[in-house]
Amino acid sequence: MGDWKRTCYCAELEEKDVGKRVTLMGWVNRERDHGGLTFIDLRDRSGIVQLVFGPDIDPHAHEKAKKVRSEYVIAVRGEVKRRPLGTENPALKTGNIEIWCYEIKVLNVAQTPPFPISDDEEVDENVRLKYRYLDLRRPKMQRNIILRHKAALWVRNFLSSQGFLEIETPFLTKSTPEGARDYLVPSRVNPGCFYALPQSPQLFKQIFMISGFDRYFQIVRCFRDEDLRADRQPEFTQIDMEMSFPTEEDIFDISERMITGLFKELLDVDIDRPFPRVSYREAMLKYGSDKPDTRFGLEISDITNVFKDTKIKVFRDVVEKGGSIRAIKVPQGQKLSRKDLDELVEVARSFGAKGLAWFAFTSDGIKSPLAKFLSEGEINALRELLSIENGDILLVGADENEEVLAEYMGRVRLSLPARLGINLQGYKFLWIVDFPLLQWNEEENRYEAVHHPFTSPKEEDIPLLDTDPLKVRARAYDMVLNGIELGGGSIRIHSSELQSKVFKLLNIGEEEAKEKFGFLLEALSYGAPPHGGIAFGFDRLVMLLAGEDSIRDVIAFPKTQKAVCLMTGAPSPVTAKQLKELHIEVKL
RNA sequence: GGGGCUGUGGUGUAGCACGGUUAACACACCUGUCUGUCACACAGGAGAUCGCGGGUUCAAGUCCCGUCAGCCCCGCCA
Repeated sequence: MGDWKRTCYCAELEEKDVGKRVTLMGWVNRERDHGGLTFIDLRDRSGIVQLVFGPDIDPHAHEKAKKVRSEYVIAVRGEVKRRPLGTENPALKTGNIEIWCYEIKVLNVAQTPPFPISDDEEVDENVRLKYRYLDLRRPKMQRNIILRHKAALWVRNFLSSQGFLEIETPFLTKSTPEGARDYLVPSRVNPGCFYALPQSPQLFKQIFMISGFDRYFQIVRCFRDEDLRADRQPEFTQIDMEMSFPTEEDIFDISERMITGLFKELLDVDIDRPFPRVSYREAMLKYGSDKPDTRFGLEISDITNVFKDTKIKVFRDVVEKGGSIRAIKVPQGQKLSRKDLDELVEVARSFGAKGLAWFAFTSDGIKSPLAKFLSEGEINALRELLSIENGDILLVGADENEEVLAEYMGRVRLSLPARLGINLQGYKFLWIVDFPLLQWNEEENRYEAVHHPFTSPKEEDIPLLDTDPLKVRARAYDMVLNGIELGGGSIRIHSSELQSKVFKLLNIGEEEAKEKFGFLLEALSYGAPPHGGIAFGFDRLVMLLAGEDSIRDVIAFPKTQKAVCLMTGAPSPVTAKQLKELHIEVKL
């Protein structure tokens, strides 16, 4: 660069800078050579500004500019000029000005990139990820990554202003039972022993509370060796928080202020608070999901009572076995074609339904394969219960298994907006509360924690731990946005006796508990304050802020579905020497 | 572990259901002309054996089997 020094970013320049002499550095976004006059769009992270070269400005610089190609890195010296009348470009932030360049230096040449550096064309993700450094030059990715930075910065400032301290926790830590599969790291100095990368800093943050730091947070990487999805990859970032002496309300309050503040700051969107709260039970009934998308209605209703004495055999069987019948009323159901209805049945089937009935209410009566079995009384009862009008279609599921029924009705519900042409927009937040503490794991024949083993039961439900553990409700909560789980947390157990009891219920034996969590149990016995917290999926949060459908678009170097980094080629085999040092033998 | 979609010059696609000369189009790229363009324009040019392997056939981008990769989903994700 010699003694050249950049004076500003390209898109910072505006009309008031006209007359200034500037030195700019950046990438050639595009070159337009008109023979007697050459234009270059110079790009840096701020945006684009037009450079002008010509024989009347500087013939030598003009000759050099003609030889420049896309993505060359150049430096120019020139004067900011008002564009001649009629040649302004309103599509550019800097469209009223241009730089008349009298000097140009090529700082580096570039191969022709494998895909255009622009947002115009959808490039195969394969190629994008292999050349991620070029992909990240695209304006959209620059915006997303900068947005991510701003979000992290805002969160840090906010939480710090609320008295939270950011404290780091180890990445090389202890493998714990329960939860996701761990990523393991072999220990060279302790042959045969392994660290685990943290699935979350859960235990450390609880220990910070015991240590008296009162309020902790961390924007921290977490690792879970499970299969990937559009909103899930094996290493991801959490906004992890914990506080001492909180009630649920304190956690809701701080979380809502953080999230709404973030949306205001970054998107200038106002979100009402407090967020609605829905119990897990109600969510499963009305939406068939513990992370409901409430941007549209089409709620699920229980209509079991209508069919107490029905002639429809499949319904009667279900009712007799103590099961339920539930329905989604689709107003203006004629938008659903026969093909749609067939596909909805398939959706239900793929999630465990034996079938899905439908009743079309029309002015000529009921249209349905089951129409002739429906009694007048049942029809009237349905009309009244669900305020049905002619034109509505009722989608009806019946199952003796409540969970299966909820699940497939929820899946059917989620597939409806696309079929009905309902446009999903806006930001619908809610809290899901009153989760059960435990669920039964059929395969392992034991209870397991719905949230995690450190979650406190509701005080009034503690006696149920001995009599009916599945009825125990947890002091746990999830924040949901548009059908995506944004974050979750709980008030923790702070008594070592209660913690031991829960471990026992989870079939974690005394020995194992001591070996795996002994330090926690011991710590809890040294004056642990009541404490609780929450953690937010930062990648998902930024994804939603950016309006993207995949967290890969807000992570600089994401992994593919096979957990591979296409740019570096990780993971890859290592040398025999490395393995030997780690006392590891590989068998394939 | 399972289901689905995709794979054709550098990029994005067409062609494939119905097998048949030199695989088409746009953009990008290269050369040239051009003093107000900004998706510059115009003229010319180079570039793909169709993800990979096998099979059927006189003949395969097209049909069949397998395989690899990417994506979406189920399982899994305290």
